[in-house]
Amino acid sequence: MKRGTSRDIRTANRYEVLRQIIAASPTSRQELAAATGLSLATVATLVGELLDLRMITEVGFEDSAGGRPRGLVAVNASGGALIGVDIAETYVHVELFDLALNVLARAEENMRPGESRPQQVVSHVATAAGSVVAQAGVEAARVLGVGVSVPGQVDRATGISEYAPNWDWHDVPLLDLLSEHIAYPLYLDNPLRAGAVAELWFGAARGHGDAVVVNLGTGVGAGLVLGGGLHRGVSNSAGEWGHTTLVLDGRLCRCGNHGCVEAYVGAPGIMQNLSELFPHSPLLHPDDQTATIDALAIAVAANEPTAVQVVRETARYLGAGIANLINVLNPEVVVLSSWVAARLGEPLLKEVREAVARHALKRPLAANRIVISPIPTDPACLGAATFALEGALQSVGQRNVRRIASAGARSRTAPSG
Amino acid sequence: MKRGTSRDIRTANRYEVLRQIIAASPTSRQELAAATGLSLATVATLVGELLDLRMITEVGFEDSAGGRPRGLVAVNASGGALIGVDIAETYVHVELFDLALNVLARAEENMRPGESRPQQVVSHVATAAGSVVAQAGVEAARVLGVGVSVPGQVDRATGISEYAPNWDWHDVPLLDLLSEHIAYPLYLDNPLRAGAVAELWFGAARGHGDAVVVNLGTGVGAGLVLGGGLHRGVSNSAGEWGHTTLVLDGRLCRCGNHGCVEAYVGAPGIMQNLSELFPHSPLLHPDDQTATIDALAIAVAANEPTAVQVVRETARYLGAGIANLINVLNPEVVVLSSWVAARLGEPLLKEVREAVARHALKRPLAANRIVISPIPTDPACLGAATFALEGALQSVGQRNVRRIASAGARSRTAPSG
DNA sequence: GCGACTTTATAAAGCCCCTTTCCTAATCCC
DNA sequence: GGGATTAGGAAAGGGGCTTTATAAAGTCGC
Repeated sequence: MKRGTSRDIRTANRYEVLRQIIAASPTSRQELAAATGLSLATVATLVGELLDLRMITEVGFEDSAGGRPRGLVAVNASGGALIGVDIAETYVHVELFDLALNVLARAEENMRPGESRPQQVVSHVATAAGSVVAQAGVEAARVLGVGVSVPGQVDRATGISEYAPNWDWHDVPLLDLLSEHIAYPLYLDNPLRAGAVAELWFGAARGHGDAVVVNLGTGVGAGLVLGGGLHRGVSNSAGEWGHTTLVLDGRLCRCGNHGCVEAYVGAPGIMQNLSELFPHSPLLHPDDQTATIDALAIAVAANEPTAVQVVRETARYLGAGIANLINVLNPEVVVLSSWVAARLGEPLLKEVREAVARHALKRPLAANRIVISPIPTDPACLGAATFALEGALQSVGQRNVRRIASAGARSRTAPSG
Repeated sequence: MKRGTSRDIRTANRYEVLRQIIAASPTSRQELAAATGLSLATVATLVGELLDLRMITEVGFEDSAGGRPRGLVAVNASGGALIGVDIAETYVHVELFDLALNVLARAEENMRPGESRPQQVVSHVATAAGSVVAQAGVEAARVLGVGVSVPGQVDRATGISEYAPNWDWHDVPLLDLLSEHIAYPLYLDNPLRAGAVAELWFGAARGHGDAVVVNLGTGVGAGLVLGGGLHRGVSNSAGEWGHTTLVLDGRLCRCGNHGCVEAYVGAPGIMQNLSELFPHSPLLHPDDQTATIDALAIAVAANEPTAVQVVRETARYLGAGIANLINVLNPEVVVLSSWVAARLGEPLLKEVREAVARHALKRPLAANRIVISPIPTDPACLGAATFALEGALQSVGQRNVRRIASAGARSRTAPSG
């Protein structure tokens, strides 16, 4: 059991203030204090720290109601860059963000089915990372860090990919391999947690103490935000909701079990729902999940009856599974994220809400909202980049970066210079 | 989103130290520091506070390896009393504990099926509470508080029973009603959370950051310990695992849904498992859950084949349900608690472990242990009393109870005396 | 146009934590 | 009886956050 120290409070407050600034840039210290519940003085020192780090800048003044004008601060977008890497079964996405978390450059590497050796994956990542830095034309020194999201079970402390189901990796020292090609600080975790952190900082989970980010892609899982922070579990593998049993002795799942949620609501599961209901449907593109989901999305948006039925059938399972999460965890918000959720969008959401209402208990249901993720880009990339941002902020607390009057940003070193 | 303050750290440390003292009484400051990871100085001040509160006492010395002997402290059992109340569908249990959480007195009131009005329940509680105080012969002033566990959804802040399924209560101001009869400080919550707190302080969850306390009684639920503390959820109704779907479109549950965990592994569910497998079994006592479970427990202990089969069938459902919790939450330990678990004991545990192993993912499974609760008495009473204990400790931090040299315990008031 | 009132921002002081360090107390061993 | 050793307490130090005081920068009114 880890013990909390007063520094953790500072770190949490620093996160909170920066989050708020990114969300509502430009903003004043007053507004920040009101939004965070901190005192003006604390906000002022935190803002001072962030100014020293050149993560934010003063951008002018705002009239007050008959007094000294409020100084405004905003994210210093060009003050640094963050790289987010989303390693998936068939591709590697890399995005380079500025500090406002806008995408400045993007690169994608496709992996052929045979390519499963760690070295191959690492080299794709290195290539793409090099590419985005070059595209955006940022100096290497400005890159604050690289976050990497890799599927499966990850030990973020040691940087080891303990188990990656797609490629049958076991205890691959991924961070070490990556660090041979990439000189920036590296942060490793998995897509569930990346998605959760992305929603926590920039998405629908902002300001909520308890939230669940449901990831609907090829694989299925849930990122858990509990008590205002990410819940990792004792071996950093919490959130494997995709492999919880929903239909005992039900459909075979790729994990080897029967009746898992993923077997019904992951992209392959949805394809199976479709093919069981309408084996000859023109929507069905065997061997192409993306095409099938796309076709389904277009058809359901056009209110095509068979598509509606498939979405409804999917929502029947998904709703029951989400109701399980609501009953157990009692979260304030459930966010549907990842590409399947993004494409099926509102029609899916509507059916899911109805299905959840049939299964969840009244009180937890009443306290909960279900939404589609408002994040437009790849949430795993954004979340991975956010890990890098958190890492950059973390290091502030290490040494005493005290503001010495007008010493500016170099106060980190001895005040001799 | 609530914000943490440095006082919370102090409170958590105070809990931790007292927990440790209760668990390993008598003990030395050295041992406490080692066990809690706190510095000797901090332990010394916390021990000082607890001594001032008369919750612990100095009980002698212990030889050290050739130096000054270690001072020993132990719980001052007679320094106060705590009352735990477990309100259930058919009875009210009240136990009076000393500060070492030994039961000093016990009272039980049975409620007839028709008795469901809040006033009736309250009067049973008041009677029983009066009885235990009289039995134990403790002075009223020594009673530090009364914890009350009531089924259903509870708002512990306002003391309102928002919803109690058995009696169809809606928003009953239970705490107000109780306070008309009971003068001690009152603390209200539900049995799931009471059970979890009991395990966290005195049972199998001690020292674990993430644990799940599975409650197997007539009703079924889970108390969640996450990040070292109780997880309540946004509307204080987390843990309703009994009403998560395990068999979509399965057996009808009393909540109105189909295929809930509770419908298979609660006492009535187990009876149904039995009657479906062996409709004419002599183990079956229709209309008497307790007798049936007792008979089943005796038979399975004697290795009676039909009983074994019923337990195995039950464990098939229970194991899948627990595996769901393990996959989602990745806890260090799962504790099986409440009377059904206590009676079926080891045979159930063995079958459950096998069933869980079939469903849970390798990594979270490997990090997890499943045990039967080591708490011998009614865990809801103990947990409720623990809420009262926490309440008594909480109030320490309110005013500055500074130790002024030899001012003793009265330093709470102005030092004029 | 200048003083008074407002509002914002920073500095200082105070309080709450925990830890480290130093010193005293109490034994054991030689 | 004098070290060596271990325990316990007091003081100092380093973080944090908040409240209070002060300086800075406008607006408003006479």
